[in-house]
Amino acid sequence: MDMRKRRILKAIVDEYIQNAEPVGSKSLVDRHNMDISPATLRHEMAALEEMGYLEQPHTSAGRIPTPRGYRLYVDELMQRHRLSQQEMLAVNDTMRLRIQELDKLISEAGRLVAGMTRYATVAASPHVGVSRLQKVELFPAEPSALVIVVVLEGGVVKNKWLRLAALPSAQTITRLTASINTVFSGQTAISFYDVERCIAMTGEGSELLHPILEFLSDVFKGTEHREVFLSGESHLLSQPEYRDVLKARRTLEYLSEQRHSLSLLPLDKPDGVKIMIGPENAATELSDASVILASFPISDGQSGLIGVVGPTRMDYSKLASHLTYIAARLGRLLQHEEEESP
Amino acid sequence: MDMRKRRILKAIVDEYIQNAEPVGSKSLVDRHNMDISPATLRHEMAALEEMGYLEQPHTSAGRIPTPRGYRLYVDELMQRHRLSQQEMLAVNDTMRLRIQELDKLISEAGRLVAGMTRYATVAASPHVGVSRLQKVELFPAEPSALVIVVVLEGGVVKNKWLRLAALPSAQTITRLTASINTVFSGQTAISFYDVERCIAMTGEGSELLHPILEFLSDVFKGTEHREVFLSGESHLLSQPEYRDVLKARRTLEYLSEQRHSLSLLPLDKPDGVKIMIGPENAATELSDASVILASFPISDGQSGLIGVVGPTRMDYSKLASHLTYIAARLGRLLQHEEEESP
DNA sequence: CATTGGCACTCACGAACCAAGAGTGCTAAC
DNA sequence: GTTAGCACTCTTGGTTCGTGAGTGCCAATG
Repeated sequence: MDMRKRRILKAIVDEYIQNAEPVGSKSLVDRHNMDISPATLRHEMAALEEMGYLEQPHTSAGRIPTPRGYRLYVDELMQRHRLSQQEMLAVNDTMRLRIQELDKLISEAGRLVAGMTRYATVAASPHVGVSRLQKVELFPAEPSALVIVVVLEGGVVKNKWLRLAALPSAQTITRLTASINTVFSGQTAISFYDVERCIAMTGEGSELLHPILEFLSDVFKGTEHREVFLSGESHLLSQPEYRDVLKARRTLEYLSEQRHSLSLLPLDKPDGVKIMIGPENAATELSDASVILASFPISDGQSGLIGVVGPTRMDYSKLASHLTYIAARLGRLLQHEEEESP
Repeated sequence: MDMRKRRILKAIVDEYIQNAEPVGSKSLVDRHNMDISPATLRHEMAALEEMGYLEQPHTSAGRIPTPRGYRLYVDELMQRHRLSQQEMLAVNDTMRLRIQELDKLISEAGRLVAGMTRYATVAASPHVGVSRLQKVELFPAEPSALVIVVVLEGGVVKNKWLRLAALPSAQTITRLTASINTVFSGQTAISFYDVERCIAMTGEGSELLHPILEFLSDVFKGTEHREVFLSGESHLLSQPEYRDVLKARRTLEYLSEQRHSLSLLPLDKPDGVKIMIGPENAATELSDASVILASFPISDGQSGLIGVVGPTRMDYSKLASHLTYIAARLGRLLQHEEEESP
C-alpha cells in the first residue's frame, strides 16, 4: 500500500468524520487541495474499495470508510490530537469535584466526559472480582436503628441502615462486631461453616447476625460485576446516523439494559485506550457503533473504566486523547488525593 | 356539562390514549357501541371543542384531547385502574431487592418502575433540606487510609476514603472522633467558631481535621438538593409522539441536564399522586409532556419521589395506580424492614 | 505507464401531482 | 333533539420526473 493511497484514505476518513456525507472525488480534490486530478483519485478510490477500506452506500455515491478503513486510520493514519492548554485547563477545573463515594465519583466523571465530548458515555466501577473483607463496623444511629458499614480491600465501602424493634446494648454491638471481624476478615464469601462459628462466638445477641450476614453476602455478590453508569444519552440523538428513531432506540435500549453485564468491557492493555469499531464489538447490537474506552487505576491493580459510545463515524483522534487525559487525571486524583492541587 | 358529554369525552380520551390517533365520530360510534349516530356525536364533539376540552390537529381530522381535557379526565372521568393480583405479585416479587445504600435503593426502584411501566422514570432521594448530623465515625482501613462515615438524621449515610501519608494512632483516631462528634452532633452546617472549638478540643492530630471537616461540609451541602436518577430513557423513543428525533432529543436533554435542580418536584400532598399535564409543568421544555409523581416516606417526614415522564397522551389511570402501589410498597419496605416477608 | 479530460450512465433526493380515505360542518327532514 | 345526506377539506401514500453529484471506462497525452 503506497504512500499516496494512505494519504488519500486519511483525507477521506477525515472528511467523512467531519461532514457525515459520502465523499466524492471532485469535492475531495477541491477541499484538500490535492495535486492530482479527480480521475486519478477515482482510480485510487476504486483500488481502496477493492482492498476493503472503502465502500459505496450505492453506486454513484461517494465513498465512506468501512470498519476496516477506520481501523487502519486509528492504528496508523490519524494524527494524534493534542489537547490545547485551554482544554486541559477546562478538564482540571471541572475535575476538581468533591470526591465522596467511589461510585458517585465515577458516575460523576462519566457525566463530566459526556458534557465535554458531547457523546454518550459509559463509566464503570472497578471489577473487583473476588475481594476480601477488610472490616465491618456497626453503630447505633437512631433510637432503633443500626448502621452497618462494610469495607472491602480496594476501597469499596458499603453501608446499610438496619431498623430493629429494639436497639441492642453497646456491649452486644461490640461483641457482634468483634466476632464478625474475627471470623470473616480476609474472607471473600460467606460459608455455612463460618456462620456457625460466628454464631457460637457471639453468644447472646446472635439472632442479629442473620440480617447482617445477609447484607455482607450481598456485598460480596455485588462486587462480582462492575457497576456501569450511563450518561449523555441525548447526545446519541444528535448524530445524523441516529436520525432513525428505531435505530437510536435499539442502541439506547441495549446500552441501558445491558448495563450490568456489559461484556464489552474486558480491557487488556492496562493503561492504554481501547478502540472498538463497529463489528469489532462483541455485542451485535453495537455492530454499527464504536466504543472508545480508557481505564484508570483505583488502587492495587483494580481499575475503573470510562469511555464513549457513538456511531462508527466518530472523531477517534480527539476522543482518544481526551479520554486518555481525563483517565490519567482521574487516576492521579484517586491515588494521591492529598496532593490534589499543584 | 351534561352526562352524555362526559361519557363522550371519556370515550375519546380512552380511545386516543390507546391508539395515538385522532378519533373521529364514526370510528368512535363503532368501537364503543354508543347509542347515538355519528352526526349527533359530531355535534357534541364540536361543543366539547368549543369548551376547550378537545382540539383538531387540522380541519377534517379527528379530535384529540387538550391538556384541559386530560385534566378533567384524570380528575373526574377516568376509572381507577386496579392492579390485578398478578401485577401486585410481580411488583412484590421484583421489589424484594437487596437494599443497600439509600441512593442505590432509590435508583434501583426507578429502574424497576421503568421496566414495569415502560416509561421513562425519575426517582429522587429525599429533599433533606437542613439535616442534622447524627454521628461521625472514623476507622482505619488499609495500611495508609482512613474511612470516614457520616450519618445524618433521616437515614443518609455518606462515606469517604481518605488516603494519608501515615496512619494516625488508634488513640488519635478516638480523640478525633470524640471531638468531632461532641462539637458537631446535631449541627446542620459547619461554622468557623465550631471549627476552632474542635481544633482546640482535639489537640494533637488536629491537622487531620481539615480534610474531614471539608468532607463533612460537602455532605451538608449535598443534602440541600435532592439527587435525581433517570432511567428507561429509551422508552421515550418508543412513543409515537417522539418519532421526531429533534423533539425526543430536546426532552431527553432537559431531563438529563436539569436532573439536579428539577424544579418540577414540589409535591404538596404528602401521600398522594401528583399529575402534571403538558403546560401545567413549570418547565416550558416539558410543556408537551406529562409527569406523574408519587412520594414515599423514608423517615420522620422526609420522603423520596418516584414518577414517570411521557407524552401528554399517557395511560394516567394505569400509571397512577401502579405508582401508588409501588410507592406505598417502597415506603413500607423502608420503614419496617424487619417484617419484610409476610 | 501513470495521469488526465471527456463522456455516458446511475441513483438518491426533492418537487409536483394525483387518488383515496377519513373526517368535518351544514342543512333539511324526521 | 336526532339523523341522513352531501359537499368540502386535508392528510397520506404512491408515482413521475428533473436535477445533480458521483461513478466507470476510454482514449489521448507527457
